[in-house]
Amino acid sequence: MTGSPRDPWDSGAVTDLGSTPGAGRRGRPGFDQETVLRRAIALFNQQGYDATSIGDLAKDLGLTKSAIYHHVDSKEDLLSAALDEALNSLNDAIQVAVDAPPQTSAAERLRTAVEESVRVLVQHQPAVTLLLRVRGNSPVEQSALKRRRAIDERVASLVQEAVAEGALRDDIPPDLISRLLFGTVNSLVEWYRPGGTIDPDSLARIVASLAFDGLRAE
Amino acid sequence: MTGSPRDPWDSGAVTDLGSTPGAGRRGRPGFDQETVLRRAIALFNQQGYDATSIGDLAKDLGLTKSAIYHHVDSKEDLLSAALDEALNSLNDAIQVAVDAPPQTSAAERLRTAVEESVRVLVQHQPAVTLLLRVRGNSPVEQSALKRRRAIDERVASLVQEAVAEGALRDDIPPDLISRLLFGTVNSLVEWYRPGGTIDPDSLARIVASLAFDGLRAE
DNA sequence: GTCTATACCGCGATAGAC
DNA sequence: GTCTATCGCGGTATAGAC
Repeated sequence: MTGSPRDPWDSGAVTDLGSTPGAGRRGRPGFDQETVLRRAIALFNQQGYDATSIGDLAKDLGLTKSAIYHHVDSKEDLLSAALDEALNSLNDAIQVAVDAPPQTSAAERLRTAVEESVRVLVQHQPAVTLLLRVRGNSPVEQSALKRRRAIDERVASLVQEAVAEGALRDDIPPDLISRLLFGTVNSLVEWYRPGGTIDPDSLARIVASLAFDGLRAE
Repeated sequence: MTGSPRDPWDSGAVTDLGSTPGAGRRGRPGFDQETVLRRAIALFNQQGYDATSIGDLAKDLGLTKSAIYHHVDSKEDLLSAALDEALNSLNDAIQVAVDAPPQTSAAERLRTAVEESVRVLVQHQPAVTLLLRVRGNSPVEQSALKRRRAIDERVASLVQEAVAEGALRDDIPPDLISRLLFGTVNSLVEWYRPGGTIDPDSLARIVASLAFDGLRAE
């Protein structure tokens, strides 16, 4: 688990965000920004952002501290990039539900929001994990929290509409439903790891089914 | 929100753990260990453990850094005490369910475990919040993680028994049920604050009902 | 019980050689 | 693109006066 240097050719990125020249290059690769970001996010999640030093990141990449600054302006920039990735993805997930055809019921939209959110949490697990742990200790973190609250409000609206529609039980305050429902979804980041036995789509359906139908045997 | 010094007479403790002489004392009170611990936990949760310095804690209490060390041996001791509080309480909660009368069904035991856990999360919210954020960065944290995993396993057993009994749906792996169920429960620490509109017992019943019955209108 | 002063260390970040 | 060396700061913790 401790700091064996990484192969520079292995970007470690789940998705290619386009900043990597990619295979077939010649000469010494060094590390591109995307690789550094991927490893930084992983370390931030393992140890916590504040407990992770630039020196830790350097060791992990097999470089010295100062070499990091050739690729990145500051430690906080790495955090900022990660939080943007998470927030943009989550926003997109909710947008899919909001953009459903007009005749779609509020309950169906909510279910879509849940399933799309699960997919995002799985696909961008490291970045979203980081987002969910942000406390607001700096302007970067505060603005991320603000964007996150905006997303929470969009979700709460979906829940309210579904309750008003009569599809969801009305013996629980809608705000509470919303918090518990997405508390369940968000808890995925605590244990889900890519390459497990359960694929993302199945997981999305299971989470939605458990939330809507409960865990009692039918 | 920023650092107005605390009244030493106000212990800030949710429960009196017995180390405070209490009201009616004469002379300069200073700060007892319990008060320092309560404020430390609050700050650790607001900013994160690593981002909180002894200086921050001193400012919050209206003291200097070095005065803290009259009450506490080290920053890590404060963390250790908080994690013990959380782990002992959670263990007790599960024990209540395990100690149910012999004729109690596994499903009933599980429901009790959920409700008792909610009560503990509410009553010891600050300490439990801290526990749920521990990453294992030091021996203290690692041993807390170990104890936490042991609790998770006891819970997973309860779920397995309930599935084996036929009371819970069997189309979802028991481990997954366990993780999602207590992911929901644990997510409470993210938003529950004492003195809100909803009392702990109602919340416990709501969480259990939502988990077992789902959020669909009946 | 709290203070001032300080030891000692590791942090983020920069300068400049290669 | 990476290195060595270093700056300045703030961290935990301690010593000793009051």
